[in-house]
Amino acid sequence: MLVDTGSCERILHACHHGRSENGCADCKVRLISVCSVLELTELEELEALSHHLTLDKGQTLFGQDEPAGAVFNVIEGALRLTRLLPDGRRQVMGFALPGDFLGLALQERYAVSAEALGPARTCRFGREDFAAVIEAKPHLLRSLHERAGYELNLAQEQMLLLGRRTAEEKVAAFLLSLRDRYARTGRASITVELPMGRQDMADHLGLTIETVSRILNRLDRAHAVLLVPGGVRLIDLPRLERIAAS
Amino acid sequence: MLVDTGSCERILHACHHGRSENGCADCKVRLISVCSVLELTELEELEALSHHLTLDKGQTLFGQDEPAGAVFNVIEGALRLTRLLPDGRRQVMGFALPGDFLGLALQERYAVSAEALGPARTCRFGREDFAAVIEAKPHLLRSLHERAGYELNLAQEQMLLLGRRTAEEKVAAFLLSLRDRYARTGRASITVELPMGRQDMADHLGLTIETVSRILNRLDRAHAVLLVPGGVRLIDLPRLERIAAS
DNA sequence: AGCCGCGCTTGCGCTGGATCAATGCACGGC
DNA sequence: GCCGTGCATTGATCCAGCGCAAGCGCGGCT
Repeated sequence: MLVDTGSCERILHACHHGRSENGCADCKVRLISVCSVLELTELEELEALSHHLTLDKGQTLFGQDEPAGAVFNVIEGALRLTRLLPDGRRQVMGFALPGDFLGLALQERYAVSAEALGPARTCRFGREDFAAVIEAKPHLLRSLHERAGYELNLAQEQMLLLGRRTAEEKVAAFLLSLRDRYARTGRASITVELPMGRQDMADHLGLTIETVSRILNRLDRAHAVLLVPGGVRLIDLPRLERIAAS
Repeated sequence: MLVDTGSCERILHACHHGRSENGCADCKVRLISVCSVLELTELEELEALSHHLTLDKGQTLFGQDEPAGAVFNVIEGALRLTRLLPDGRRQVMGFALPGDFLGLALQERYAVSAEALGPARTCRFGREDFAAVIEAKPHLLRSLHERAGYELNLAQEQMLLLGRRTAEEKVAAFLLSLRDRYARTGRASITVELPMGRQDMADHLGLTIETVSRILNRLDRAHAVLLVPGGVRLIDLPRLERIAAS
């Protein structure tokens, strides 16, 4: 990435870290990311430690069991978080969307692999750097811990889904939960984008690709949803909610 | 609870909080609980805020969605952590053993119900009190967050199990993971105590009680395990590990 | 001792979702 | 325009685990 050596420190920073915009202060996901708990001065401090990282579809951000060299804020796009069984069976633990924080457990090694579902942008912090910032700012740790609690909650919801729901309930619950997450990040809509493929959904819900496909099409034929390219339109929300039985 | 008003503050504390022993300093689970990160002075501080709580078999410590009025250290016994679907289907999210901390997400409401599997003892801290202590002691929050990361890891392992493992793999993996947890708390042994019933295991593994029973007995007949009253003896560890395919 | 109740086991037929296989469809490269 | 490639759909068959129901064993109670 070419850098023009300007005199303004702000611009220098931006260039040095490969940013094209003005930095954290007008970051798209600032208010929905962990950074929302930081003051402007703290934000600049953190900005000095950060790099932007762009991923193409299918690229992996980090792999399961790799030493956790960095943590990330997702700015744009969506990532798939997976674990593998030695024989190749795969479980998609979840999908990371803009505003999500990756590596919040701050552990030695990554517990999952993270792969971009499409073009994506993240904000990267070196592990050591970030650990130091946390040491100095208890409220940031507090915020991370809150997020961890939220993640734990999602994980438990998912366990209930995987262990005790039928295929149809799983799919309905998944569509609704995805809608809720989009709503949280501002994009509330009856039309839910599905950046992941059928196989990813299947591996997330503990089903096969065929079952996911059949059920989506069955819901479509029953006019509960409308399948559209790259997403689903949730036509009959009450019915979906009844099916999901949440 | 009756209190005899002694003159010694230490004894007063002990009585006031219903303790029979000398307090946190020689607590059985001190070194394996969150308290292990505290200095002796901090320990006394925390002790002043704590109550011991004894539970009988089947008693519930707290219920799902109740306002989270307190957090707990498990001292002795085992608890079952469950979530319910409106129609009564149940998922056992996990089992709490001595040294475990309940309520570590510090959220407004409990995400699960906690019920004693047998006689149990816990150490209770009021939510407000505990929040205040955390505010003053970042390293305690740090420790909680580490635990949350560990829990998240367990939850993901469980998702993989629920979504992608066969019944036999589930049971084998469960027995091994239980053995590992006991080993962590000192009680390493080839004989694994099973304080929970078959239905609890089934609801933890996403199976029916019949399937759990059948598989345990099949493993017994195959001399991979030996069923004993109240537990299992793991005879052929390598085989179990091969089955669990972890 | 005898009865009861509860948790566990076991047999048997059934079914939801897996598996296997074929086909359809959109998009990019040449 | 044509082919290749990667996903998604659809049909046909299979089987792991479920659901039901009967039987068993043990501890507690009278």
